[in-house]
Amino acid sequence: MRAEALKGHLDGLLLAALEDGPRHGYAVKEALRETTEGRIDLPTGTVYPALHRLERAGLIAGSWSVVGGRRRRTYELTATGRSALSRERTGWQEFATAVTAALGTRPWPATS
Amino acid sequence: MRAEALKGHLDGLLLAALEDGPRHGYAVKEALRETTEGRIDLPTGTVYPALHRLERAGLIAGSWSVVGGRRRRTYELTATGRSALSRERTGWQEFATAVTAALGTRPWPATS
DNA sequence: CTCCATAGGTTGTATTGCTACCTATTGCGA
DNA sequence: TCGCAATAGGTAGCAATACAACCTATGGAG
Repeated sequence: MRAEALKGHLDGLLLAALEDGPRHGYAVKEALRETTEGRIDLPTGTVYPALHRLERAGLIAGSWSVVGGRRRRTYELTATGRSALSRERTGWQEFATAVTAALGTRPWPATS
Repeated sequence: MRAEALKGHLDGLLLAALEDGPRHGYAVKEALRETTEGRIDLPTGTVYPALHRLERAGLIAGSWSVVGGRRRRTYELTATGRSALSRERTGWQEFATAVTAALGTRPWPATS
């Protein structure tokens, strides 16, 4: 899949991956890979900066912990993040509807 | 709609708008606006450079004509463009499926 | 001891759509 | 006659952002 197609939709995906409960960055990446059957396999250079951005924006809250000698940064959705996720979902559906209509992927009673 | 969400999908939309037959740039813009009920209303600064890019890539072919004293550049899908459109459609469906799965929204919202 | 998987991170780059602007014609209203 | 809107094409420069490439570190497998 063309990776750059994600532009503008990444934040929603990350937020959604955190909806089930707190996760650290690597786990977010793995969760996305699994729920999409490998179709969305984000490079770490995409995940971590994006999580930082979301944290700066107040949509997620991070905290350090140490598990087995390894430091982990666990992220959690904030209330703001939760409503942002909701907005992302609505936005996605609108967007998907519009693009699907424009691409003509759904049978329209015209032409051909 | 967040405009930048289009990133990576614009080309397919433009190609699709040209599928029914040759159109000039402005008409492509209008066609997209109509098929998406105003949801995708591209600024001309997006349309024209994108059409040039598609032409350079050999996906569309442009030709000048003069209609009512106004010069028009009419674009037409090439064979390459047609198969690119087909690939864009497949790609879009894969992408949409993946994002929908990751967002945890149901595949095609039955407007429920 | 080395390598891999896990885990977190940074830097720099490339793509690309958008804002803001420009040119030009036709036609309309003041 | 002048100014303006709509149509039509265009450019320059900006901003956002995902990615490639790279770095650090630990624990366990070989």
